[in-house]
Amino acid sequence: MAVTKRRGYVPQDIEPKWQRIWQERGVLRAADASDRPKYYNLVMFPYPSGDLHMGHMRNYVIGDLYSRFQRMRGYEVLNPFGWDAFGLPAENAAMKAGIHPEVWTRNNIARARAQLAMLGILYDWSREVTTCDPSYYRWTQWLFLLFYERGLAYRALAPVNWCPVDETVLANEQVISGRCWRCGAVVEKRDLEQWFLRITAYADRLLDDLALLRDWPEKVRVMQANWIGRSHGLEVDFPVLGLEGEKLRIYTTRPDTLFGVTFMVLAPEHPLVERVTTPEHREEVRAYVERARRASEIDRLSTEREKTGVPTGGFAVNPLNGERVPIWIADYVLMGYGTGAIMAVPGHDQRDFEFARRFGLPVREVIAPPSGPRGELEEAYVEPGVMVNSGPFSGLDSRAGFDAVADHVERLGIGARSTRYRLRDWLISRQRYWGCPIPVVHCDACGVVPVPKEQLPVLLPRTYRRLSELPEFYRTSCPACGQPARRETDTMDTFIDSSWYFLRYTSAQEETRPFDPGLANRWMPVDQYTGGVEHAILHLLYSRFFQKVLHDAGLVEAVEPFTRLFTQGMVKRGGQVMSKSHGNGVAPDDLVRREGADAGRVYEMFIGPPEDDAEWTDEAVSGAVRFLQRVWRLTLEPGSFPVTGSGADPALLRRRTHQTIQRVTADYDGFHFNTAVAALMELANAMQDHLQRGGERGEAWDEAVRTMILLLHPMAPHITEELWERIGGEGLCADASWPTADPELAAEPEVTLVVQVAGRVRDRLRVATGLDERSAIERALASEAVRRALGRERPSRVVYVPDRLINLVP
RNA sequence: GUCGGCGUGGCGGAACCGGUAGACGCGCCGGACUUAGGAUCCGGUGGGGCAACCCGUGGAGGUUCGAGUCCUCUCGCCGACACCA
Repeated sequence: MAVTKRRGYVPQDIEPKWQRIWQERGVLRAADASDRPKYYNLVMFPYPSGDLHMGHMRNYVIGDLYSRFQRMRGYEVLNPFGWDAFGLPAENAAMKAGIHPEVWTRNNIARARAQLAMLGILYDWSREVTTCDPSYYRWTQWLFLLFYERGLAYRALAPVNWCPVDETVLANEQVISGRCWRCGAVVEKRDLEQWFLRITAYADRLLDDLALLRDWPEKVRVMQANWIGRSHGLEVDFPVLGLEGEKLRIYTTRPDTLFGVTFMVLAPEHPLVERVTTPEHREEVRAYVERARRASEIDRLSTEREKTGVPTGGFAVNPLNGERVPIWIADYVLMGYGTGAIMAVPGHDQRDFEFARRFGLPVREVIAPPSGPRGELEEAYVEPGVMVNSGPFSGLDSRAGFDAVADHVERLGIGARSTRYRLRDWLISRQRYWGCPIPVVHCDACGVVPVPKEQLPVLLPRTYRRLSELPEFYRTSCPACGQPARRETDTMDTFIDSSWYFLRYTSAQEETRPFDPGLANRWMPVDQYTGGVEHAILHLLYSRFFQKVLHDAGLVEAVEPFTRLFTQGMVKRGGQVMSKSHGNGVAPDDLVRREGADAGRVYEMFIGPPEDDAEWTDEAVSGAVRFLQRVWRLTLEPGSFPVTGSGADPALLRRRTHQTIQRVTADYDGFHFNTAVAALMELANAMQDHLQRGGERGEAWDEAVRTMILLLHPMAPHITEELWERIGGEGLCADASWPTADPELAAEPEVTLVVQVAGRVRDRLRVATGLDERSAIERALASEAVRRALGRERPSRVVYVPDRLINLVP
């Protein structure tokens, strides 16, 4: 006989049902018109590279949890999603498997969407954005033209980073320690004519506005500040001996050390190298320049390596003291920074010091430490001090010396104060197929001509091949004069695509402009942005740049795009980051089939502080499973817990309930999801204890059950929705209001008072909250353990921290 | 090399402003129920000791009535930057 066994909590039975209902009811669809205050909750959109694993999902679970939480608290939440869909992996896959990049990309998107859905992660899909879709990249092109019109996009011949494996150029930000950020190949230098965005024009604002980002992790702000690397200094002209009227301009941040110059160094690429070199040094210099050009970035930038360089035979004159100093060339001086030439002060710059030591050049002390001049230097002294051997400036504090020397130099008309940045302009040309075409035309007669905005988009051809190999793409006519012309065949860096997607979400269906300014202002700035730290510089800096440019163009009000940033840690398994290549990813599909989506979500939140890396342990998931089963049983089968004790107290249960509301609310707010789970587990323990002490299931019990369901819902949406329905809750749990804690009900009438003698714990007493000191001492002295420790003595001193501790010091 | 961050039971991790170290969970040990249990429930679980107590947050000092928390030095791990004048 087939007996239908009661099955209890079976996640696989209920999860698809609620996913369908949420979708049908349009839960989490953001209303552009609403009485509720807006809340823009954003997770970094992914590159659709294939299967998502639970490492990726951490980001989306956090985002979903937070959306649901803010929604229950009464906000109109915008929680959109999309795909950073242009990029190299699609091309690599295409070459390997013979699939068109677009097909590969679209397949991956479909797959990832399904995986998100099976975890109960909700988005307003009506705002979905896909960067490789012409409806999106049309506006990426439009924005490029906006930058062009505003003088922020330009073409220049420059030595650029070339990745020989990916066969494309890279931005500075995409070269990590001399290697390609994507494939790890050693990057080469090539002289190419390329497109740049003038991000340096925004360097000051990008730096100064970091101060507005109080809710960003300190770490990220510091990284951005270092990357921009603003420095204040002085440019000075040094006359070159034997070249009348020729000046060698240098940049220094230490004008106070000008009297310590003992030689000059030019970058090998410096334009004056040829002319300052004397005939007898010509051969040597030429060989050195040649070698420097060929050296890989890695070798050249390595600080480990001993410094190299050669003398040019030429001399410059120190304009302040008339001294002749030799001119050298060395590759530790970079053409791309400052003026590509330095005055070398080996006494007070460690790099110059090392160079001087290597080549037997003189070292002169011009800044004395507080202990007085040291004469012979063992290393460069880089701290401030008193100026010595500095002519009229001797005796001055070196900090004041900065301005004194700078004023003097400016008065003489041989230099000027100057601010420099480490940040370079953003190289955006890519010689790849799968990207957004740069919308310009090259005409022999008219030069560079932008494609008129009404002709956008410049469509990517269907044929998968480099655009420069597709005449049907690049053969065109000039929009200005109509003569035959050639289309630009470079595509844009994909970081451009992701620099404005958060704006597109605010009006994703807009067909006449990139976004509706009114709606952008309704939703922007993003209130909460969540993603990985790996984007601390690249994406987050570029997006800030775009936001500022669009602000200046009058398209959006906010000057910063992301108010609060949270960077979550990576998920590891077996000590390694979860990834396809390591083969250690936990597939959501398997997890959902075995333990259910809710258990997976709860475990992922319980695993540790979200900002830290976490180690995924398969066995530990069972803790989350058991917890959910217990919540199910407490709610629907409370009678199944055996009564094994007595003394249940409804007031205690209420207290725990309200304390849990306080804790979970604060924890969700502060992104402490691991302790929020712990708090809910404690409430479950308290509820179970209540039942097992024979507690009645009255008002206090019902409140505990309802509260548990509501507080748990953002983390475990399916089971809570099902339980909500079964206990007769009104509407959807997802639509319910967040519970409010009553501080009076949450207050503890009694506390444990720790009793110490001489700082060592001797006893613990249960006392009424707010007990006065006199009574506390009395109670403490009455303790047997205290008397043992204290002996017959009276305490000479008492430290009393009400409701916490009393310390009796003999 | 420089700058940040982190070192807490067998494991993941709690601990507000300096005030009960180890919440919560995994694992483990013992027990109950059971035809069975990888279900469920009960109890235990930092180390030493019969106990009173003692020791214990990488290590060594210091400040304090009191230190995981503050200070100095030191070791180890992780991250960022890496000749930017």
